[in-house]
Amino acid sequence: MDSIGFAPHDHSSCIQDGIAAVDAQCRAEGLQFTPVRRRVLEILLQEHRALGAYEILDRLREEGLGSQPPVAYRALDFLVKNGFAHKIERLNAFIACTHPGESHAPAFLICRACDAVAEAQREPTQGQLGQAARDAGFVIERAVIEAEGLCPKCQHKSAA
Amino acid sequence: MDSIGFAPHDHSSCIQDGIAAVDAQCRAEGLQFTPVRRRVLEILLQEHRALGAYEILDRLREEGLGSQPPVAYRALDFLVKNGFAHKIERLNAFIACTHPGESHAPAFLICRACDAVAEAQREPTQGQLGQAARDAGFVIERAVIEAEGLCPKCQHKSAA
DNA sequence: CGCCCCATGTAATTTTATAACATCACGCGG
DNA sequence: CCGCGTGATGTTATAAAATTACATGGGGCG
Repeated sequence: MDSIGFAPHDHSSCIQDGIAAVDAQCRAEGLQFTPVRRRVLEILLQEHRALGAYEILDRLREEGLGSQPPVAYRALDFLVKNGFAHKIERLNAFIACTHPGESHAPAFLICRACDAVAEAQREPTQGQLGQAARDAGFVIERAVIEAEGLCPKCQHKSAA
Repeated sequence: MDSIGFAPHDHSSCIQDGIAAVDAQCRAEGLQFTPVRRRVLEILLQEHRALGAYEILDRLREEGLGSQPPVAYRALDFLVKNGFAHKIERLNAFIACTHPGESHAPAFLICRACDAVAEAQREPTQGQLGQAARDAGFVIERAVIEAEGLCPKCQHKSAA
């Protein structure tokens, strides 16, 4: 299970690389990576935390890119459907994918103190969940795995 | 990992046993198992599916037990906080716990066709998720594990 | 050109959840 | 018995999240 984790890193390259990867994949698959969609992904990449649809909408509005909820939701739907972003159900919020283009069975580690989110890759049908599903005769199509707790940085803060 | 699964069973004993178990635990812990809270749990037990807060509120209203959203939300908060019910984040809905009183690290199998939900027990810190968290230095306090797919019954239907 | 498809713009509404404040019942110490 | 605190409930209003429905526009293609 591979995890990007909470380590500090170069944000600007992080954003550029993320956009570039998605741009390439859209070209390859004939998807339209329009200005609104691109801008929403940039906004998500700028933070390493989950943003609500209305936070995103506020920024779009400031930039004149759209002012009504469907504008944000449609862009987010596009990003989520194609695996470029993920919805964090527990927070009703969205985050840029850190593994665009790779196969997707994400799990999330969500810091309750600073809202940072780390994305981990897992094997879809292995482990306890897959076994329980097989036992019950249940066919898993998607799984939401979200752990809430404290990231390393906030553990130190709260210890102080 | 133990799962109740989707097998048919005796509903009425299911409801009675569930209420009795919660009643006993409330007495033991000095919690107030009031009429509204009891009725909400009964409503949840009657279905083996997740109910939205407003669906529950509608039933309470029909019975004259309360008509405003906080009535339902407060009862649900009580049930969830004490482990007698669970919130399914993916559906913004609630379901009665099938293991009241036992230690809690639930995972859910949610049928997208009929909304039935099975609750499975898992070991909290084992498996891939626990490993990923340790690798990242993250401390998990709670985890939401929700798998969506088709239950055995609906697999047969959709095959037809 | 005429058509379709997809993306966008916009208004209105629905669904989900909480804040804020008043009231009531119970238990307990004085 | 009274006064008080605590926890449950009743009620009004509002916030937050998401969707429906319908109008507009641009680009490719026959």
